[in-house]
Amino acid sequence: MPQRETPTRQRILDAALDLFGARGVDAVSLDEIAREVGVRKQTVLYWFASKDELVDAVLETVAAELVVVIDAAVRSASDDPLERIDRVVRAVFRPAVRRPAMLGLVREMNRLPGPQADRLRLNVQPLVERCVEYFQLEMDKGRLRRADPGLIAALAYATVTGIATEPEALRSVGWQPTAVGLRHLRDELRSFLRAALTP
Amino acid sequence: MPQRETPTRQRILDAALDLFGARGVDAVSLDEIAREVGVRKQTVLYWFASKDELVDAVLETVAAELVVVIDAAVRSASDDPLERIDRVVRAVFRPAVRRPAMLGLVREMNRLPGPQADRLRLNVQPLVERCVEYFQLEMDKGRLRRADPGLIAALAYATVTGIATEPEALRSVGWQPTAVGLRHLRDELRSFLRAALTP
DNA sequence: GGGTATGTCTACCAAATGGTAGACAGATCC
DNA sequence: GGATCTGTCTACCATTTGGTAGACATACCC
Repeated sequence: MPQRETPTRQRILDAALDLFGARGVDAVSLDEIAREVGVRKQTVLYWFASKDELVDAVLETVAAELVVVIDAAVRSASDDPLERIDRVVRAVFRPAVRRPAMLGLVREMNRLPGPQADRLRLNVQPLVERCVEYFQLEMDKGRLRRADPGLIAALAYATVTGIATEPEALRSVGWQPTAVGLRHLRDELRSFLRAALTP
Repeated sequence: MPQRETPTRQRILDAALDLFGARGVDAVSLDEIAREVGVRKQTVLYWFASKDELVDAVLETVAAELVVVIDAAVRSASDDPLERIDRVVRAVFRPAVRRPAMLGLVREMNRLPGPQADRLRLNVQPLVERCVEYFQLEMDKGRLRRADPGLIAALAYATVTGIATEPEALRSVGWQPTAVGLRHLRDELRSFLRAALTP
């Protein structure tokens, strides 16, 4: 068969990412992914030995992108700790805004059993640890309100992923998952964090 | 057959709640639920006409319990607005602390398509609206820091659903999704809110 | 041009799953 | 005591799904 513009493997990965994110790994069959790509199921199984392997590959992609984007923000130099926190928050939102399915996949990663859940954890862990160390450092310097830095990180993480993964649920409060709505919420989170962490 | 101590229907509902919460609605079969209860699949289908109906019944239970508990806290009389917020936060966490599967079910409610997702939204919406009105009132009185009350509610909501959605991910910071872990996180959230909302 | 590798397809399959039909035992009503 | 109702069971079915075997065509290597 003639090679189409995008290699088949990549197109399968793309379609799987969107479908898995939208409706969950369990609810999407290989047949459906194949149909989306315009190919037969067996072709999917040619590129990925099993569904598990395809799922793994998709989650790997997601974890990698998240880590790259957030890592860049964490490393960004700024003297003001609140400014740095703000940048990380922005970074966390970015992949989700660009590709809505990302949200669903993060949720899936936490729902799936065993090694697939570990994937995100193992990738994100070093980042979170670095954040915690940084919080501790700034608290010691008296530039952030003293608190349990691990719990602060957990809270911030939960808040951001909550916004990211449940944008529909937030409609309850009249919030709209648009770019403008996202900016408002992000800014509110910023001043919230500012009020909460200012010594 | 002799009636056992707990009516079969209730025992099915119980087992389904725990299993659905732990591993997701799609990944749990009727056979597995039946096995857990010590009964045949057909008995499950006798009490619930279809799997969908069982899922609905479970989600209904969850939504109802959440609403009852939170509603009681929202209505609770206390003059200090921060104290009232405290109580609501405790109330939101209570079902999850008592029954860890609740977290997973909140996640499922946001993941499932159509009417099943709406169930949570429709039940929770009036509560959130009441909270928003209350925030506005207290801000007008100058007893809470002035902010967009809708966004504050959205933030708090996102935080809680984030915890619900990502309890495993929070292990990254050494946090455990146990009753003790939930209590710690809840207390941190309370002092967080206190710092952020004190005028 | 012949042989090999690559990529996609058709044709199946075994297992699991949601669901149906109907038998059967015990309790209840008359 | 017989009829009926209730709750559970055995037996079965249709469909879906992940996965295998192997044909076939095109591209590439020599």
